[in-house]
Amino acid sequence: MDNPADHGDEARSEIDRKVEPARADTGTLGKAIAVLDIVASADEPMRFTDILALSDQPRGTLHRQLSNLVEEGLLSLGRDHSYSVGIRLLKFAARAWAGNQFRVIAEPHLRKLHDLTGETVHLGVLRGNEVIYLDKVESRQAVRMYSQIGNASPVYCTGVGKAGLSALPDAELQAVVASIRFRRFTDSTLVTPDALLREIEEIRASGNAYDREEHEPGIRCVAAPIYSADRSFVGGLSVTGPAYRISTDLLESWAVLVRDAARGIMDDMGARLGPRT
Amino acid sequence: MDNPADHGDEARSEIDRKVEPARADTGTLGKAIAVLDIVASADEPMRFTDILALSDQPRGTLHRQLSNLVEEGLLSLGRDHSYSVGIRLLKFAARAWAGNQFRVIAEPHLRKLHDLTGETVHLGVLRGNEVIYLDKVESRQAVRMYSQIGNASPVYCTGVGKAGLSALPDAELQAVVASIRFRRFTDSTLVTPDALLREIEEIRASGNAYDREEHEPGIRCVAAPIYSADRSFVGGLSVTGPAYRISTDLLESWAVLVRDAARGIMDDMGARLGPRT
DNA sequence: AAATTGTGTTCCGAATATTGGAACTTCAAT
DNA sequence: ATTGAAGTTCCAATATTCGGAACACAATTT
Repeated sequence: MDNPADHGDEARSEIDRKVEPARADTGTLGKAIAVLDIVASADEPMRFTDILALSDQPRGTLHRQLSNLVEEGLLSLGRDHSYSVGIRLLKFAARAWAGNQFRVIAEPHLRKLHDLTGETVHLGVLRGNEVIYLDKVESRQAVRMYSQIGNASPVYCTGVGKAGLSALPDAELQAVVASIRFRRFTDSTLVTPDALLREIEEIRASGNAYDREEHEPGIRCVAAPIYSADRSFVGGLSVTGPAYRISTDLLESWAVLVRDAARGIMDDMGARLGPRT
Repeated sequence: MDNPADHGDEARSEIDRKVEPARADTGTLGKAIAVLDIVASADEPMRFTDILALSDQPRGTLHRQLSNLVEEGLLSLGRDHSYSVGIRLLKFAARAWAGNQFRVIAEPHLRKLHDLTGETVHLGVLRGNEVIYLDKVESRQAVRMYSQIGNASPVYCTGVGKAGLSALPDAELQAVVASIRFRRFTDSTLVTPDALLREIEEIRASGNAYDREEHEPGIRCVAAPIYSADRSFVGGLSVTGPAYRISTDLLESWAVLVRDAARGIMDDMGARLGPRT
């Protein structure tokens, strides 16, 4: 989303000396959020020293940042001095979710796609080199509600992620791919930039991305990209299911349905956003 | 959660000149989050001038704060210059939810209570004069997933809210009640501090709070308080249902079930947290 | 029991980011 | 074209953050 080649004014010629690529200057706030992100990215509560090791701030500074975050309810401090993400963020997120126009517009299309396939449908957007899931429609709802929503997964081994990548302008695509730290989740995971870029080409040609058990063994999906006219916004949707139930042929037969849904969402977004031009 | 009479050191005798009660000093971060909160509390996207009117910051300052929030992904800026809450918060919230020990511990008890009553069960915590819902178990899950979770509702007209209030130490209770701006939602809504405090007394005596169509017409609930040993943490759980299906008698017959569930959760929390002393 | 190490917290001058008024730019409407 | 409203940028004054070092406190070792 951070288009590095933006703001092409001529009035600023010498400012861009710092070639340091995607480092936005958000001052004090940015540093605080970076700390928050460290805590949020951990799988379990972290203690002060753990955070100190990951953050490159001096002790005193980090301590004040953490105190402020706790005071604001963005973090919570357990009696054993462990920090975890605060529930105040739930309030913010509930608003973000309910008010998200993209999600609202997409919802009926997700339902329809679910009705047609009977399998789980996901909606997600790109954020850096992660995909964040915005919504999910599945049959056996009973289990866990939040589950996938809000989850951040890697771009390079998820259907939605690869679909999103395929919709990026080349410059951005290169930047994102360069920022990935590949990790092998299964035997099929793509673990090199080249393999990923080659697959992006295929996706651009066919209009569909596949996840062939690349993230979780036994889980397959078909996805298609969704984007705004100027590509300032990029995401995707997918149909996911267990390999034992979904043959490769069946998966491919759904490809056109997923593309149609993506097209429908983009049309609706255009109708909603277009007139405002 | 902000205990005003904390940190009773003797080393600080003259610092507390500012009697300005519950104003924490979280510096730049606090101001930024206040802006975020303004946007999050609105029902629809706000434009710059709208925010300017609610924030007491000068134009230039507010503009930078908004820009930083957007840059960090906490807000998103539409092409029509409207600000809305950013999806990056979803990632944080997903972690906050999944990692919240209280919620994890409470979950089986919520399910059991749902099985016993067949109606919707809510779990929430107090934050200031709002209650934030952490979890929900309901029968017809098919509708909307996020729905209530993360929602912030007033303390004074919800079962969980009043239950929580009843568990607060008197000093805090007074402070919270004083901060409430009462609003009439239905004919039954309590709209004065006195009426509320009187009801808190009853709740303390009986161990149960009721919402008798005080927030939404046609919706009733029974709740019970949950708190940590030192009351540093206060919340509640409730069983909610439509008035046409739930007679007052039926509601009262569930009171003991709700209390039992609350007791069970507190026991489990003690077992989990106690040994760590 | 005394010493030691590991963790977390507080303090304060120096460095830096924020502030806020005013000037500047768009864009829409008259 | 002209006006007005809305949004954006600029820069010196100021308040905040920074970060090293000293301080508490607890757990562990000698």
